[in-house]
Amino acid sequence: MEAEAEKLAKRKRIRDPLRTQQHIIDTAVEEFTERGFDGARIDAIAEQSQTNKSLIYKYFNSKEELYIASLADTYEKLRASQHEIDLDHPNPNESMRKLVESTFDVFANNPKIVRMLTHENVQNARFLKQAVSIKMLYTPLIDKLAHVIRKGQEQGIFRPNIELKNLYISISALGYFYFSNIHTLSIVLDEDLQSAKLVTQQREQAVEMVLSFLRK
Amino acid sequence: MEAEAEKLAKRKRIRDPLRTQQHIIDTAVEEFTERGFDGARIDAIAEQSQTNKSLIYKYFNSKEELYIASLADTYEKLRASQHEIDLDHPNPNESMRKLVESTFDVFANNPKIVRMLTHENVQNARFLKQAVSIKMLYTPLIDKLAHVIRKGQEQGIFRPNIELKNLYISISALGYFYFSNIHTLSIVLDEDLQSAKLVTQQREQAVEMVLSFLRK
Amino acid sequence: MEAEAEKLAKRKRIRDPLRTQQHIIDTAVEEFTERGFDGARIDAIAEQSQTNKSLIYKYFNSKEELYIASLADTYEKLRASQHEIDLDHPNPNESMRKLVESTFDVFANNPKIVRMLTHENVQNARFLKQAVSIKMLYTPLIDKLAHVIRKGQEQGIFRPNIELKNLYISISALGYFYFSNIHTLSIVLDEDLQSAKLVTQQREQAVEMVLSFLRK
Amino acid sequence: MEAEAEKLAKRKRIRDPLRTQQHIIDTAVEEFTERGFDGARIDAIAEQSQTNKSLIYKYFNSKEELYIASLADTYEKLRASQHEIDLDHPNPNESMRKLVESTFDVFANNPKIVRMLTHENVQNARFLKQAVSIKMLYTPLIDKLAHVIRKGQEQGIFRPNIELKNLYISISALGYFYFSNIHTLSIVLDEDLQSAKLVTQQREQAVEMVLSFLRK
DNA sequence: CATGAATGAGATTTCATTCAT
DNA sequence: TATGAATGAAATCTCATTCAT
Repeated sequence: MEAEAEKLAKRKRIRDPLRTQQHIIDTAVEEFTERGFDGARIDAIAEQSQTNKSLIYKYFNSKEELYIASLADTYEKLRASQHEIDLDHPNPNESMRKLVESTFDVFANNPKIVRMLTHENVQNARFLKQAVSIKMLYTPLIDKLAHVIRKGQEQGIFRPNIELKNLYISISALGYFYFSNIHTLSIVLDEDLQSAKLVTQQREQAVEMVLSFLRK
Repeated sequence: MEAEAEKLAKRKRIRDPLRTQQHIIDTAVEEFTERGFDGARIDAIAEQSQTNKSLIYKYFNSKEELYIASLADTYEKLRASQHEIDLDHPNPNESMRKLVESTFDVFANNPKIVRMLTHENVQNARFLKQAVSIKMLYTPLIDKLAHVIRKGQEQGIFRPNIELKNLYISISALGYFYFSNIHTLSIVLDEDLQSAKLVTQQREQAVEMVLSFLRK
Repeated sequence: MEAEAEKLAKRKRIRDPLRTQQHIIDTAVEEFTERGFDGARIDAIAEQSQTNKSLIYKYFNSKEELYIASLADTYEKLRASQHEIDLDHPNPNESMRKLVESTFDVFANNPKIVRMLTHENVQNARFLKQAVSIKMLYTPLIDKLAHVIRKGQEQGIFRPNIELKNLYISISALGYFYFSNIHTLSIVLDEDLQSAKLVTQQREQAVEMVLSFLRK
Repeated sequence: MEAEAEKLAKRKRIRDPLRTQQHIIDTAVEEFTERGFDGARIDAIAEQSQTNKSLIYKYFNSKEELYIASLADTYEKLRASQHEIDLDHPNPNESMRKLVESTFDVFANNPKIVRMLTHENVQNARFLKQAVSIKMLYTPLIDKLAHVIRKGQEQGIFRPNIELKNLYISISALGYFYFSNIHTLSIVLDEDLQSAKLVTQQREQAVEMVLSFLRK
């Protein structure tokens, strides 16, 4: 029965090259996030995507290009989730709270994005550098951040002299690090950081840190 | 001339197994931090350490064990550098500033530690889990943090209800993330994050964030 | 010309995986019988089978599994040749003669079987123990032997109290040993045991020994 | 305490090169019989003989020469044990019984000899051929056999036309094969051939086979 | 378009042998 | 004489990539 259904799923994909390609990318993202570029196996991707190696090479030419495609896909998802963040609140404090929370949540809800970025960093962004189109990298979040900051300063409730880029980094750090380093931290702190309680505490702490820092 | 000098260097190491082993580990740390477990090459380690593969296997049995030895070595260095942090100041604010700065500096000055930890995390700490002795993992920093917090609360200048572990994570995050993600951030923000100016700004911001958060 | 022919031979095998696998096994049997498990070289098997190491590993996973496949193949051949032994003669003496001769001939005509079994024994049957399916080990010969003995005893021409398994061993011994130890014996006895004359003498002696032993 | 004793044993050997050499050979025989030439490890021999590899190479030059020395040692033991066989009985039947039993017992009691010979055979006696001095190979047993046969024929109780060398082979076969193939036979016959009962039965059967064959 | 077989370069690991003290 | 460190060649095994149908 299962096999039947699987076959059908496959049948559907057949003769739909774009669908097949996306399916390969999805599987590749899985493999690359889990094992990194060097650890990933084309064999595994072929098997798990229920296609075959030849097809992968037909569509993507090399492991490297497949990786880049996977990376681009991941980045696009990150950008998309940042786009969704909606900050239309008259109170800059509230907007900022929302912004920090949303940023935190992006990382909380998309472990694959976190891992993929981490892999990139650990390789000195060698693929990102060469390949992903620059517009793909533009992050809408920083504009939103700038907007909120300005509003807060205009209303006199945020301090002056705020380094935008540094603030952006710090806000990201408070969320990203928690999830990127969750495994070693869990061991070192002898505590399960996946627990809802700790995640919530971290999220709230991040918000309070940022807000108290901004307060005039 | 070069060759002569090199030979001498080798001669010196010869027949001093402990030195040789440490030298292999040092080289291995280099290779593993640079390329990760899967990307690292035993061949490269042999060549760069001026030994040979057989010797490496004699001392470490497998690539995995060599990795674990390198990881342990790195952790030890992290612990040692955290040990050195000295916080004897009557003013908890000053102590805390020092603590945040020191933490930041550890990551700023030891890119290898950052990379090694990142590699571990991206592999779900699979080596850390199985191998590094538990006492090696104990981090003295958290005790120091607890001490300063308590003092600040006793003096009535720090807020109550501080989650120690979360605070520890946030302090680490503000330093670690900057350096672990320096490559992607530099591209995305179109700014060289290695520049002294930005590093200093980030450091100061981290301090202010923590202090403003703690302030009653 | 040669090269041309070789290419053709290869062409024929190409894209016929079962044929390829069997060809690899045949070559492996050759190598393993000639040099034993430890002495055999995967490289040699690849070259002589006109395939390559990767393919061998794809099909057999490890040297050990390839060895086991070779062993199983050999055992199957032994069983098959014992199956062919046909004993339908009214006179048990004649049947027994035929049985001893056939057993002798199996070893005389299949040096590879002898060597493969010898290798197994010298390794304490470590591979046989773990791997070859039990039905593969069942030897039809012993049933045939039991049948002839019973008939001989019923006709009153064979002695009672015959230990079946021991007799089976002795009959095997008289043939197997001659061929398994032919090299050292030839040196020690300073005589070429491969010569037809000596082989025939040994064969006849084996028959007479068994028959005289059985005679009432 | 143990360690103490061991050290003493070693101390004793020190400065007694011949003793050390013999000790190495004993250990080597152990290793070579257990694993064959290719399977044996110089490392293992060094460790188990409580010497070191350099010393082994000093005394024996190469793995091959060490193997040959081990082989010679084994052959010498075989010859010695055959020398001890004492056949001074007026009744040739009794002498022959004794001879068969003794031959059987040599193999029963010296598994190492059996294995070493087997290894040699499986390698086409490559070492025996080139190396062991010819006088070492002379086997006194065949002379004794000739002597008994002649006596039996003179007394008219043994048949004429006995092929001496073939008989020698058959007598050896009935003992050797049982032990050389004990592992595969035990599996195939589903019976523990090491058991005293089966060994005794085999021994007696061998005697009866030979005697009934010789009987006029 | 799709598939599974086949390949070669290169990775990890092993081991007999030599060197230095 | 004795020892343990060091070495290089070669073995097993892996994997991205290409070929044939």
